[in-house]
Amino acid sequence: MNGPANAVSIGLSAAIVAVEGERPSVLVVSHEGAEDALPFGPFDPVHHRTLELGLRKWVGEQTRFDLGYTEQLYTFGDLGRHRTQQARDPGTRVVSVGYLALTRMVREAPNTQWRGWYHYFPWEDWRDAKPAMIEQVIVPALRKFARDAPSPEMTEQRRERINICFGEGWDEERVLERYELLYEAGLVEEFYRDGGKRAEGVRLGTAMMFDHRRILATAIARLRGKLKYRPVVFELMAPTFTLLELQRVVEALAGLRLHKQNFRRLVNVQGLVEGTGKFSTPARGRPAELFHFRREVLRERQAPGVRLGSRRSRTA
Amino acid sequence: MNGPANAVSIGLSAAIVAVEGERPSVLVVSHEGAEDALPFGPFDPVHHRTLELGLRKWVGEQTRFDLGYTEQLYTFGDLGRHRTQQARDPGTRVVSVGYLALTRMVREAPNTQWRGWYHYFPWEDWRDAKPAMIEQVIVPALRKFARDAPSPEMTEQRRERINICFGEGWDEERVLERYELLYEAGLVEEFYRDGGKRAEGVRLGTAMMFDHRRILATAIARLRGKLKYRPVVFELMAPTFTLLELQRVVEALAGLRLHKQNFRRLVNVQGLVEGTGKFSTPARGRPAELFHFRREVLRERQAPGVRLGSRRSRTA
DNA sequence: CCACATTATACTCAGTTCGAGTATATATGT
DNA sequence: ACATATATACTCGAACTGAGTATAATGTGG
Repeated sequence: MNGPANAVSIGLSAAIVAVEGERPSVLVVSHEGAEDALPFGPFDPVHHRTLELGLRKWVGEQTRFDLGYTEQLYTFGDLGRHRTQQARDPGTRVVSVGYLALTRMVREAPNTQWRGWYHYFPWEDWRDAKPAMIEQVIVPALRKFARDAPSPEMTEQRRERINICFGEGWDEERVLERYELLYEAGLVEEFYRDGGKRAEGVRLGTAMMFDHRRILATAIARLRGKLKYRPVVFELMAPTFTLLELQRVVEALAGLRLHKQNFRRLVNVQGLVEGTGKFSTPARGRPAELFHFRREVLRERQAPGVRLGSRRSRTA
Repeated sequence: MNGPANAVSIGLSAAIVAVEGERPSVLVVSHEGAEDALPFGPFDPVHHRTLELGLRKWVGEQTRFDLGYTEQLYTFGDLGRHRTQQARDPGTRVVSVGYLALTRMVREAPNTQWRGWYHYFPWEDWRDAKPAMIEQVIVPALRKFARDAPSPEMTEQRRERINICFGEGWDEERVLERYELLYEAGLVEEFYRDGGKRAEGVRLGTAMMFDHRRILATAIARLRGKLKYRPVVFELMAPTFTLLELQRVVEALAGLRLHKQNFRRLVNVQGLVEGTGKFSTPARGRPAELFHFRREVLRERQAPGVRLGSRRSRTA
């Protein structure tokens, strides 16, 4: 049962995220003529004790960059989603393990650059307003996709998915679900590259190599979710920051605007930050106090957001 | 770069969960003399388009069982955690992808059986009371583990982890974190099987083959978390059920008791269930109405539990 | 038929959190 | 001094939560 019969090569990729000002960005490797890629490489089972160590080695080589906070996202094994690599290496099947890493912005290495993630997902940024492309381009194209389904039941199923993804009540966490729907509907370039029947029409956002845009979608979705119940934002902040800076980063990640006064109340009451007594020196307006993250919360607090009822206290 | 240089074999394992009465159970394969195992097998890249299809094939063969709801959990690649298999197959490295599946209980196939999951994690069941073993066995042993650390800083770090895992404020979701701590402290059998220095003392819970107890811990943690923001419990329920039955299943999974009247209010106000007008016929007490899951909520509701503040409505 | 044990379900009530504001304070530029 | 810009404090009603009490519908043993 060993040998090449079940042999698979594991690809490790990292979505390394930082926020510059109000732009959430991801570190990409770009070579002339090729699509953007996340830093990646094959896992070497001989030399690496764990997957994460293998990842760190690749990232280090490609970006001269030392990962801080990292988190495994998902393992993708779909045939076809790696077509470019498959063509090069027809022998082995590639299974792709994606990671999320958070960091503060640093200088880029050769061939790498920080790129705003809404570049790849322009429909995900609702900070100014609902992106016009949703009603003007996406929804009509998806409606057509639903109509063209092979059976009435599938049409209904597709309508359902469209409604969940782009309908009433924007759920900012469904980033992957939306990308996958657009992929299946042939609205992103990767669909054609992976072998989907060529067609005229829109290609939304900027394509990435292999399944890297899917991994990035997973990363954004995970980060938007985690934001709400773990203090991960602070991995992206400078040691001290004003409350507005913190809010802008959260907004950038979530792709939404928040109510300033309530945001301030929330982080205060949750004990996430502590004033330093020092103040910013802004060009205009009243100076804001500089805060820092209270590391102690990592120990103290139960995860907030425990839904599904109260624990019973007495036996009754 | 292809060929056996980076070749890895992928092991697929499923924690298939059902609840019988008040006992949350997992389907295990047991052969004489061997430790319990989850249904598993290698991924065959030639014949399977996706990882999940490969998993379904193995589970079907080993349990004559058709998976319903499934979800990928995590991919483990640590060298050493698969020692038994490594010894058999020294050529290839095994990377292990774990899945969670939810189902209603069905008859077992030969060599498989449903086994209560608290069999493997007795410290995780707080429904009756805090398990006595925590204060009597676990905490003292972990204290010793902290004292025996190679440096004072590590002692402090270990104390911290012990406090988060078993200290004030039980967080029922930290199942994996607790298991990993017990593993590192040499309090579970797998530690020794994987090459940890032999030692006298306790072996908590029942060991499983390979890294299967780790996968099960991941499954329980994930399910306990998901329970709170997605209506997954209903995958485990009969088509109709009383509200108390529903509560008992949630309690069994969470390992906690809940406040009955508030639980009822919660599922009602969330619109998760709908009365059928029919009633149970209990041995004692007033009959309870039978409810069923309102499938519509899958479309309607935003995920509940959106913490981290309100979206801004106007520009201000 | 009654009391009662048992379970289901409805309702209460105070404390907390949330959404959406208004009000006030402290800067800069003119 | 005042217009503008930003920071921070405070308010207030609505909704949600935790922990009950109260009442309804069964079967059972006298």
